[in-house]
Amino acid sequence: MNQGLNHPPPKRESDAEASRIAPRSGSLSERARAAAAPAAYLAGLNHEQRLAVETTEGPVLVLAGAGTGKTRVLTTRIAHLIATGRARPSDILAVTFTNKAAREMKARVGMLAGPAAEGMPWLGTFHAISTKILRRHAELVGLRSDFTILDVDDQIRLLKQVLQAANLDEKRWPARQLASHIDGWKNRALGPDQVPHGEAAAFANGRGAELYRHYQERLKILNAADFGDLLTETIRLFREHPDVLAQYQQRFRYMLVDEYQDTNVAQYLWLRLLAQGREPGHRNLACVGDDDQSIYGWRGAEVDNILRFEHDFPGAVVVRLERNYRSHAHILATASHLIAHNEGRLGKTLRTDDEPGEKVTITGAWDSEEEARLVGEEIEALQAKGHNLSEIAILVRISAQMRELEDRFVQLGLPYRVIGGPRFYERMEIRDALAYFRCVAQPADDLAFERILNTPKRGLGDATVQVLHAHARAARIPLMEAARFIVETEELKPKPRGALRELLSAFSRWSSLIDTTPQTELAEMILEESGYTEMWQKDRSAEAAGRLENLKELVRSLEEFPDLRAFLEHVSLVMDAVENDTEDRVSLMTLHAAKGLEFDTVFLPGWEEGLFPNQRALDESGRAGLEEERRLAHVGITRARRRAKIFFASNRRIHGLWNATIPSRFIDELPEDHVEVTEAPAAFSYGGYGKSRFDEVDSFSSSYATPGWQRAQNRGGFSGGGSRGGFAQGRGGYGGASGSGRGGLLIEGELVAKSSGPASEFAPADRVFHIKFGPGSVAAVDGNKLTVDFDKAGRKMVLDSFVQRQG
DNA sequence: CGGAGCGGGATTTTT
DNA sequence: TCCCGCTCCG
Repeated sequence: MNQGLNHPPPKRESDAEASRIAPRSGSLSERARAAAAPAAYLAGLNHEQRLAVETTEGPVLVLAGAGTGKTRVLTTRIAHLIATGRARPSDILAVTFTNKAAREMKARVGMLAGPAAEGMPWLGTFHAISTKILRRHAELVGLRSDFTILDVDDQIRLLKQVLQAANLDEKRWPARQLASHIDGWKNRALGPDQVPHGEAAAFANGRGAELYRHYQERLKILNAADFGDLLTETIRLFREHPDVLAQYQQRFRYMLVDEYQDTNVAQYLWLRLLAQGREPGHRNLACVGDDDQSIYGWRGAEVDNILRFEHDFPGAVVVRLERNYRSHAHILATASHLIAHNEGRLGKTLRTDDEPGEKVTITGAWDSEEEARLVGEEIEALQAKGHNLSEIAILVRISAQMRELEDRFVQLGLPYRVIGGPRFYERMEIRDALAYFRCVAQPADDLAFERILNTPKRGLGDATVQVLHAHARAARIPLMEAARFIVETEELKPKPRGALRELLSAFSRWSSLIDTTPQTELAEMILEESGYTEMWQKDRSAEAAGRLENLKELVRSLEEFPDLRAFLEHVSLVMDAVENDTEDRVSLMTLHAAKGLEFDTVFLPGWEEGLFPNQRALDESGRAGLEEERRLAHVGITRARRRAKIFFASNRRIHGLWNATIPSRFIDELPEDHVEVTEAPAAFSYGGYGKSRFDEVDSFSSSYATPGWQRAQNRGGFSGGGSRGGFAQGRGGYGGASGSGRGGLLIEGELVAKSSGPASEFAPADRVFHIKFGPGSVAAVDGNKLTVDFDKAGRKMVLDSFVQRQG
């Protein structure tokens, strides 16, 4: 044992093949020295982390709970492989999901292993690595090595053309929907011929697979690949060309995968193909992930991949990282207790030696406006105590929740920043500018050409596009080339012909400069001469100034690249821009966007049934959907280091209508010992009859996923047994107004109204009166929630305190 | 060809 | 309620 603790037997040394293909980076003496000195990079790792780092041979699954040092393990593992001479940087395949993660990993490996790790050539996203491989062997999958990568916009436009060619009504069969089907199929590595019959039938009367095929054909003609293709075409390459596959199998002696719980079927196959090159016991594949943080099922991630790891890779060592270094004990206990309600999980118990800290707070607000007000007040209070705003985050379930919070922050003059949302390269003006650059660098890029043909307006509308398309298709040439022919004919009216001729000569001019002019200069010239900059200068809308600013930023960012082509390659894969905002502001983002981040204080508003867990997730995916929502809640709580603050409102505006809401079932799943229900100060400044007080629950009235609720729905009658309770409004609220005397449930600041609590005073068939919906009869009772068939308004779910007994 | 007006839809989002 | 995308008309 030359490597110290838990080092596995050096099987590799006896692996003749591996030795042959793997010259070591250091001499024997260097390796021996590295082995003898207790490596500095291992210092400070706990036992499990060290095991995860040092189990280099064979398949390893590292289950890394939130805040347990996952990235540290991953980067240290790479450093360890290099420092011990097991692998050169170029022998290691390290895959991440996002460019951000790849960047961070590169930086951290560099810090640990020094220049030896410089330029890990195979550290990157699935997509970036796939692109690199595909460009080398493009011709084997029917592409040229300079194929373009389509962004979502391009994809949609292309699909619209496919739908039009198929004579389908775009209203009835939207391109977006087809795109999501195709993405789904590609996520599962299904080609047009492998689409299950039933699924193909779901679109355009069974023409789904056919359209998918046409789309793929169009892509090949355009010499283009969409994001899904980057993976599926690589898989096809590997399957159809075993020699190519073998080459990569030999190259990647060690493989690491980050966020394994987020892999989809295609990514799984991709990995498995590469891992299979070795003897089963020597598949050096280390996957790091957390099944409890799998929140991307809706876009194809298969939690199953991680749940099945030991089955897929027999002999796998599973290491659990359960020691949390992030959160105070109350927070951790709360998150753990909540996530324990999930059944589909491998099971981990996070622990910490940290102090208990503050309990997780739960605060009920009257409505979403008040909720926003309370959040704002608490933030101001923290600020007054000297907390940095940048250590505070507000995590919401859906973006629509942000608006009210933002409104409030603006009123308070509280600096905030929204994380996520449209990214830099997704902005219209950036895409337009990039389309110009693409046309200059790749004159055959039809989609780019079409995008800017009439932007800014130059009188080249639909009619012109049709003519160009017809010629291009007939002659099997790119649009720009077709355009060059057409301007020499009488095909177009004089005006558009002149405009087109002018545009073409501009492109010729720019293209001729591409190798001689500095790229920033060329870019500025293009934007200037095309009239694009002028278009925004003339625009008097509020955003115009920002757009011009973005264009400047774009030109500036060009400086970091050797030329325009290199820049375009970067941009097509890296759709994010590095943020360098250092101002002290609170962060506002969705729970999804928060994964991987941490803050001292985390606000979690909107914990209401229907919103969170989100009704749509429940409707679409049933129990699996509920569990994913619960994981989302778990992710939210575990973002907090010192304070987690949960809020719910009793009334929320949805699509402009006020809806009465009930607290999220997740609130009832929190451990009472670690949470505290706080009173909403000044919660009832509304007095009297708030505008939102008497309102319906109708948008949430579709079936809940809990068995009890479904039973109730089916039977139309129901008593007790439900899993959800609720919180009373602090202060007894409107008890007096309701007249139904539910005082027993309205205990100040207490966890009340569990379904096992006092039975409702109402029973099915009772006649009731609702101030808004009028008279109706009770159909079902669940604790303090009634399902009422209103004579005029139909079936609604309401809280019993909103109705009065009649007759 | 381009602006105004209308209807439908409205989680989560990376590459 | 609000936003986007398409249709209709000038």
